Amino acid sequence: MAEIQSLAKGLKILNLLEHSRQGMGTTEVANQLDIDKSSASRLLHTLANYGFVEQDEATARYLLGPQLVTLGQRLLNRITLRDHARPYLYELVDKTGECAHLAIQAQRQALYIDQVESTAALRVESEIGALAPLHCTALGKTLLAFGEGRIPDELQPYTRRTVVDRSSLAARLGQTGRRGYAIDDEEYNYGVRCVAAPVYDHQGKLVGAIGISGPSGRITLERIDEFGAVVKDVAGALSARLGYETRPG
Amino acid sequence: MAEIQSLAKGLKILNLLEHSRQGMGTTEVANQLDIDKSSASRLLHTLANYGFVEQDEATARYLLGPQLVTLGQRLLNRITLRDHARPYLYELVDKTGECAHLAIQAQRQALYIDQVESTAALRVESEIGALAPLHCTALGKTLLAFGEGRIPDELQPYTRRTVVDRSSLAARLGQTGRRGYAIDDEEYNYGVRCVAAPVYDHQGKLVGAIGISGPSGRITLERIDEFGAVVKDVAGALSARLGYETRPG
DNA sequence: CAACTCTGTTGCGTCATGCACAACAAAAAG
DNA sequence: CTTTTTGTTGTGCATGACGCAACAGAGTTG
Repeated sequence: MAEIQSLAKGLKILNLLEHSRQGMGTTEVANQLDIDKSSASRLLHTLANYGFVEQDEATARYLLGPQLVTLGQRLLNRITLRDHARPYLYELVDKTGECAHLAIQAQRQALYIDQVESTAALRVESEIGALAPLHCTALGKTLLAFGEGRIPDELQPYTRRTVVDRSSLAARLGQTGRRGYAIDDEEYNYGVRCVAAPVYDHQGKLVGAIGISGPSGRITLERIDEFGAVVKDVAGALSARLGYETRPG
Repeated sequence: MAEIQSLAKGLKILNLLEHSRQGMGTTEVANQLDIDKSSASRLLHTLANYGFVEQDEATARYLLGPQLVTLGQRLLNRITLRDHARPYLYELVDKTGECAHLAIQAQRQALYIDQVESTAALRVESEIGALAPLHCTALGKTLLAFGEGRIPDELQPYTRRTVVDRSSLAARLGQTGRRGYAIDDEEYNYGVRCVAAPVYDHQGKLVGAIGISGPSGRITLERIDEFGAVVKDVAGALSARLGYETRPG
């Protein structure tokens, strides 16, 4: 694949400046990319002409420019969670072999807005557009534990394992928050365990949850932390994709 | 100033894609920039290799890429002013009922770096990351009147009220300086009035401006001084928070 | 199902242009 | 002051980006 090298160099400069807090000078950029000072100078000027880099007035060092904020923000405003989550749902299916789901909070319930089915014969399917209770599903608990919503007033039991005591549930949610992912241990459907983790947007706001569902025979209690780690990782990658940064600053 | 043309073309493509919601194809880009299809193809591939553009899987059209979000967000996170200003923006919304904005100067324009929306049905929303002219917005005029920047060479009119005469503008800026806050009386958008005041850091340097925007029906000329006083107070409180000390006398 | 259109990629010869080297200017360090 | 470092500008040369054209796919149409 033919690459326009001058353009590539300019883009490399931008990537270089990403990790430089106090900016870089012409010579420094040239050394890092192993190009001549003169080239670095001209590339930087071009980038500056279009606002992609900016010179600190005091130090004359180059920093990332406002145009990047403009373009990045423009993109963020356009994306829909669903479109971006899809490849990550596939990733979850690939890594776990179980069905993956994406949900957002709506109407004090969890709204399933996408799913990717696994190829296993025995599998757990949900319907896109379905509403599920917040207090006894992994996706719902994720939305509760990491979001702003309060625990619902009525905690309807679905199985014998459904937690219907508000303080018990609160304790579990606290645990969920510390752990970074939520577990549904046959609390909604017998024989089905689920694991889910939160998805954040660029403002650090909880926008949804993704997770997997599978038969208890495959999602065993021994392996559930393993699945949890995978889900948490993938959810983290999706959040990063949406512009969320783990460490602000 | 010598410009690396291949790089410039790549950056122009990014700017082109900013305003294309559903993406653009290779041929379309080539026509817009008046370059050959083959060049456009190679440039787009280079941009894609570095994540600055991305192909929609369904339509195969090019969109802005996630790298722009990463870089833009990185830049925003570095601006600590933003973190400090947020509660004061809320305070402005509480006290005035209008949307509040924070802007800094970048590239001889005002860069909106944060906003807090009011709950009013009729409200003025800006986009974070948007660039606005200095000469006809309240935030921009604040940056001009209290900062070191000169009046831009070209004063483009946006409405019939936009002040395009340099000496008139200079006179208004002087008035703004004495008053302590800037006013945009439908000079950028019809039906919208804005009020803004300067924010200083611990060294007494102008670091940004905060203000409110609302429909002329609510921000009336009779009440505008009242709003101005509020904005000035809140901006002063924020400056104090940043270590700025009002000099006695 | 071919004929046609429109699109995007690739090969290639040519010429523009980006490159390295150098000289220069200007600031910082000694 | 000299010395060192940094950034910009001039220039010949060779690289590499360009435009043309051919090709390959995907849709569309009769």
